[in-house]
Amino acid sequence: MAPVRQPEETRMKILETALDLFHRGTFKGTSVNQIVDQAGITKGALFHHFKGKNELGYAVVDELLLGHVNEAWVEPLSTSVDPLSDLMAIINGFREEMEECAEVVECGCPLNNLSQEMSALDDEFRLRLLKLYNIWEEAIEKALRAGIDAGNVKADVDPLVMSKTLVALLEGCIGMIKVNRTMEHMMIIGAGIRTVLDSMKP
Amino acid sequence: MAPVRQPEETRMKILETALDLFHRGTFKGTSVNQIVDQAGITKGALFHHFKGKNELGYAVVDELLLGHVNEAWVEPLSTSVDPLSDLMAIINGFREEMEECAEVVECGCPLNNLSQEMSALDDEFRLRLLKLYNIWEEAIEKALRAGIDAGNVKADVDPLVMSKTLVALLEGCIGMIKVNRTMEHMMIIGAGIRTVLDSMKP
DNA sequence: GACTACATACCAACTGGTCGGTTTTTCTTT
DNA sequence: AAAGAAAAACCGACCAGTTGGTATGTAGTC
Repeated sequence: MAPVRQPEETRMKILETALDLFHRGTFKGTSVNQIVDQAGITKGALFHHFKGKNELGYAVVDELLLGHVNEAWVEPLSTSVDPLSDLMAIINGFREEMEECAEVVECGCPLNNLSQEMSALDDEFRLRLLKLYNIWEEAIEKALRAGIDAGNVKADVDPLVMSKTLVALLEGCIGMIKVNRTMEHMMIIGAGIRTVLDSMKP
Repeated sequence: MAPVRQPEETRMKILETALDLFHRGTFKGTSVNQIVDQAGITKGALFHHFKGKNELGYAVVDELLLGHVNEAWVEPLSTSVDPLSDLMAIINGFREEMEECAEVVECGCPLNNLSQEMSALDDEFRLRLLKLYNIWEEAIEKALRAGIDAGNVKADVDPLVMSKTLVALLEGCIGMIKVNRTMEHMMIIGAGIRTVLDSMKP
């Protein structure tokens, strides 16, 4: 028989609920009461697992968002030698996800949302979020280098510059889609990303 | 002798204070008490000039932010026939501004901040902000068309696609600078923007 | 018996917003 | 031009509801 109390599952449920609410709304705009209600637990449980609301936010970044970055970008690119095609494939995957589920369209990228909201207000948040961006950028940078070596990317492309530029472009695009909320706009933005990637082809 | 009461100036002071606080922090994270204190007025005055906090936010968008977009982008580009150079000049102007004043570096773009925070939560905000983005994009689109006609931009560039892509890229870059907060990162991002603009040269 | 994992009642501080009152400005009437 | 009425501009105490967080108690686990 399973034990009545499963602290690890409780903790994970709190984290996931928090991410969901931070994603749909904002960190500051989400109350701990909301998190507690939606997670079906109590305030005692939340403050037992996390020192405070900020610490909960840090854990969401360090654990959940890091996992998403690794899953969506680092792993798929880790063995890439044709990064321009592989990046486009990942982006097309997101587009298909968006076509099915309105949440990503309406709520944008949780990493970007948290960054834009919190980096000016809390340095602990900023540095943790920056770490994730560096991991994301380095995955692209490494793939671009491999692409150059394999002759699939123009030799004069600067992998450091373009990895950071591509991340900025992607976050910007997701943000614009969030404001526009139309399929048409998504297709236009997709064409723009493709144009930028194509400009790096040999 | 000047009259004791100057309702238009009071109203403008409220708007400017609100924008400053929304820019440094967030809309939801800024209380009307803060606005009232910093503006040196009272709650009565604020709620006399604006129906509520949301209406104040709408007015900030419709009046102040629209002015900034026109001043920084629409007017400088209105007569451009060499948009790639003129865009780079505007962006370099921002960079110089950033080197002097840390506020833009740390707080990002007020239009982007408000958009990312509020578009998922309030459709009135979203549509007003979207209007500003359309004005910004159309200014770039028109300049790109003029650039193609003048032979300063490659003929196969799609002005609609690239205007939206450039706006997304710029907002993404400002967002990344906000998270990084280093001069070094700013230079790298600047090089990336230049690369994208250069790829449109004939 | 000790410790972890919760539950619940509670708290001071703050939230956006209201309301009655006062002062200043403007409009109307003579 | 003077007087009076109406409206606009502003003040500040007050409100109900919510905020993040705590203190105390209790039940399950090792």
